[in-house]
Amino acid sequence: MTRTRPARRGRPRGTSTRELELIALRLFTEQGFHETTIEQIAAAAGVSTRTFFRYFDAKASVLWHTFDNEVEAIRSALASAPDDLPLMDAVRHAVLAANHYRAADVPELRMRMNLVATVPEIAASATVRYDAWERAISEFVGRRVGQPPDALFPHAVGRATLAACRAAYERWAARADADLSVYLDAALRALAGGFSEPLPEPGAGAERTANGSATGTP
Amino acid sequence: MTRTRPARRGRPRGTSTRELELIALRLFTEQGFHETTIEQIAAAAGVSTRTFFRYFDAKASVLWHTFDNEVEAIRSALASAPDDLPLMDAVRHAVLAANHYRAADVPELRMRMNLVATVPEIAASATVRYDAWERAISEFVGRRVGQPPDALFPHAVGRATLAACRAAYERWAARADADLSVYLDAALRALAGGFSEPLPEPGAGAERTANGSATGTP
DNA sequence: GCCTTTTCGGCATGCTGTGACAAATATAGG
DNA sequence: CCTATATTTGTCACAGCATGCCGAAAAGGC
Repeated sequence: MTRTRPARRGRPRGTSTRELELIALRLFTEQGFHETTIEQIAAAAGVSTRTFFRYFDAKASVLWHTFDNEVEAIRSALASAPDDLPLMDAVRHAVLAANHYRAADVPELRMRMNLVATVPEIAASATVRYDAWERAISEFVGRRVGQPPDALFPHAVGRATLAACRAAYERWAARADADLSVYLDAALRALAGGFSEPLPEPGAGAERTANGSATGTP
Repeated sequence: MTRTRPARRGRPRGTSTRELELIALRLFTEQGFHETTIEQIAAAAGVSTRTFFRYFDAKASVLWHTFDNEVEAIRSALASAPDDLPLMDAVRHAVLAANHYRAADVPELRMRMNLVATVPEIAASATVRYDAWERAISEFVGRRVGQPPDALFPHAVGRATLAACRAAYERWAARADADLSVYLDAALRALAGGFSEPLPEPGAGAERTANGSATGTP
């Protein structure tokens, strides 16, 4: 972290990953992903296209800047899970703890999710990030059951957990009539129950939370 | 299907999707995905690069020609599932029924899986195909529980089922010491059990099947 | 003022993917 | 045989993405 040292040595940066991220998010939403060129994003930030690729390795990568934080949050939540807590309960608690968003961040989160759900190329770019997410789960499960993280059981748990969460994310993004936490909790409980009994759709009888803010359970 | 009418009207095709698929699979394996240009694939098939894009819409799409068949197989297997069969049992049976490969096809299947597991760009291109696979499950689950396919529960089941199968695919491709069916069955049973009890790694005590052929349960 | 460090811009380049249009090659029919 | 029609192919042009290379710009340290 060089955050605490604003007095560096050389030429100062012309922009930041965050600024490029916001500009790209706005342009993608306004005029579409394919219709937005990197030249436009760079020009809006006041830099050249060559500089854009010094901040991100690909066009779609500009949207995944925030995602890594969530993976780290899950990792640390799992590391401090008590040993007597059942496996899938620990996973569910960790995921929920890592998905507490402040209400002010929700609109941006929704814009990002809409793009992921809408543009196939962006959805494709997600696979690499998802691997890291799944691996955080798999490594925890591997430690618990005494198997390598890439053995069948830990691997399957990691993949399936993310799968359930993605279903919750997308359903929440499409409806936005309840907290994100409610959807995540429901999907993960259904998963832990082996999908043996059908789940009633959340938000049907629940109280409506304004604009789908996801500030966690009250 | 114009398969039964070899006497069409205009200029005959210079190649076929199948031929391009095999050439691409060989070149990708021999010299890598990024190191192989579309010009090379097209030249090996005796056509121009422009023609390649008349057969496939993208470079990575050339590997997913076979995949659609599996989706259709799952669909039909689910359509004929008896109503009294428990939900996840029906899903598991359908997936297993759709994954009976002839021993002669296994090497090609393994080459493809290795590429998917190795090259990020190919893995990314899978997302669109996976959506169709998941949807086949979600629509069946939706019919069963009386919800739309994109409701939370059917959606989560579809996603999670594919996730478990992908873990089984990859673990099988990495080890190849047992039938693919064994891995799929184990992963899907663990999923249906809510991952409540850790699964012993398949193939450890099982008899070895020659070259990991996947001809189904004997 | 000069040196070092860091970032930026410009240029050239290769590959992917698409649109437009003419040429090639088959059948159908007079 | 010759013409009309249908279908596929090849060529060309072009935009965009992504990368390597190199010199220039802009800061601090001495």
